[in-house]
Amino acid sequence: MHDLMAITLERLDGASVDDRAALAALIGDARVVFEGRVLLEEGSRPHVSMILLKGFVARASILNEGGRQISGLNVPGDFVDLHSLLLKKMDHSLVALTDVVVAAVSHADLRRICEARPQLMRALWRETVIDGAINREWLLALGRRPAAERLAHLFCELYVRLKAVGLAGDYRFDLPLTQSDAADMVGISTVHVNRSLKTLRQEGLLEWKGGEAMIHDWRNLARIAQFDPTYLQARLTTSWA
Amino acid sequence: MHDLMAITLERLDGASVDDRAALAALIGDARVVFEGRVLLEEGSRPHVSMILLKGFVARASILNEGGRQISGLNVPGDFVDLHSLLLKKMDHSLVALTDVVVAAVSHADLRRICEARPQLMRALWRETVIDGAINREWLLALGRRPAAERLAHLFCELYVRLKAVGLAGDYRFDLPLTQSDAADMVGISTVHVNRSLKTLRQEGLLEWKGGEAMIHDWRNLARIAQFDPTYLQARLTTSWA
DNA sequence: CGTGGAGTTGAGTTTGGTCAATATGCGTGG
DNA sequence: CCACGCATATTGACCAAACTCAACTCCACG
Repeated sequence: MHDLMAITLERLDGASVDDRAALAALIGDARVVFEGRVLLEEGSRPHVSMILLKGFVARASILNEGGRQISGLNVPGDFVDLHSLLLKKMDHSLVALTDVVVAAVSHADLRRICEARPQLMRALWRETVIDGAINREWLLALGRRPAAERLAHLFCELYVRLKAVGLAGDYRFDLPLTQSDAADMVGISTVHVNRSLKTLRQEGLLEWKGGEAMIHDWRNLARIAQFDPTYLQARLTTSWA
Repeated sequence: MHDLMAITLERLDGASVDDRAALAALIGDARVVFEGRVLLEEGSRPHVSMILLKGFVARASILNEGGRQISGLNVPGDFVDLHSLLLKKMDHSLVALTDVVVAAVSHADLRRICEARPQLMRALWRETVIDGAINREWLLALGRRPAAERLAHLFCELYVRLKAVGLAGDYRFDLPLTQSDAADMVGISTVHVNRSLKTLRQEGLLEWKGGEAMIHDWRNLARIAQFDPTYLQARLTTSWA
């Protein structure tokens, strides 16, 4: 878990060792939030941002009719709500999909350090821009891909993202979420998630049970999902200068 | 059109008069791009960002099977691809949906000015974060709203955004796009756009013909779309400090 | 054991997609 | 000014994907 803090800082591309150390000094104590709890309520005006050290956090919006759409998923190593530094009022909620460990950084501190360290500010900016790229990819999936392919794409993305923080490997990773969570991410019904997963399973592409995902046939899974990790690798490879 | 440049600078919240002037000095000559042309190709590595002064630009991704999804729409007054400053490689294309006028700012200049003027950098960061908020709202629509409501939401959003830059008023605005463009924004087929528009028209909510949109019943349109402009007004009202 | 939450499955319905025909509107060349 | 041709809009008939409702299974946990 301490590793994860290091990884989070590590990938702040373009920030100096000094910058990272300064930011690290601002990070508060880790806090546990239990599954199902809301970290930040829609409409609230947070004064801290958080680094996710363990578990999964979703940005969720509730529709009037009771439906829920998850517009983003954070994995350990992510800054979960950097954008709230710039946008005062939350336009969605942050929900713990599993038991979760987060460490807070106050906005006041962030503002100070950003003004003093442009390289660091730019690195944080970049994090939010990458979130945006992931978002666009989800949008693309929701708009133009059938259910099974959306799920396939989600598993591809999660594998790459989790692998990048050492939480996946050998084509497997822990994913202790429900099918209903997945449904709210890919914009289909729970029942249809179930059926689509069955298809993927029968095609020998992947399995997801007992909270663990196993990708049996990466090549074909990525193919049907038209998964191109460019939008994610940005997080690992691109540099400013 | 000169107004629009001013508006673009104006809404850089938190930037000083000095900051704005410095940025203004970096803006290159306006350039016309004709309808259908690609401003930035997916996979390219742009070295400029652009301010949109006239017309509509879409961020579009093409699927293997020939489908297209528009993951964002820019209106006059928008910075169209600020994020490319942080992410070297375009993961989607920028397409002119109408004849368009843009003014470029080089990334090199932007980087320089950002390092020198943290307030300005933060304001630009904020622009990209607002783009992200709009994106989430679209995601929500694609995931959980039926076709007619998606369109209703799109019209509500466009009205508010265009009004903010003086290009709408009295519940009407120019929208010289095709139904096919709309289809690619809301993730349904062209035919279904047509049918859904018919429904909205018959319910007396709006009309869209001859390139002009007229909202006849804002209250009910916003109601069925569950349109809450908070995510947009951020662009006008929130401040940093 | 029994209870509750999640997963699975079937039956029937709804929404939206596809294909194809027709209509409308506008710009160009005669 | 008119006829033609192209692009867009509109409509109908049919099809497919996904949804809803409801039953039933499978576990984990007390």
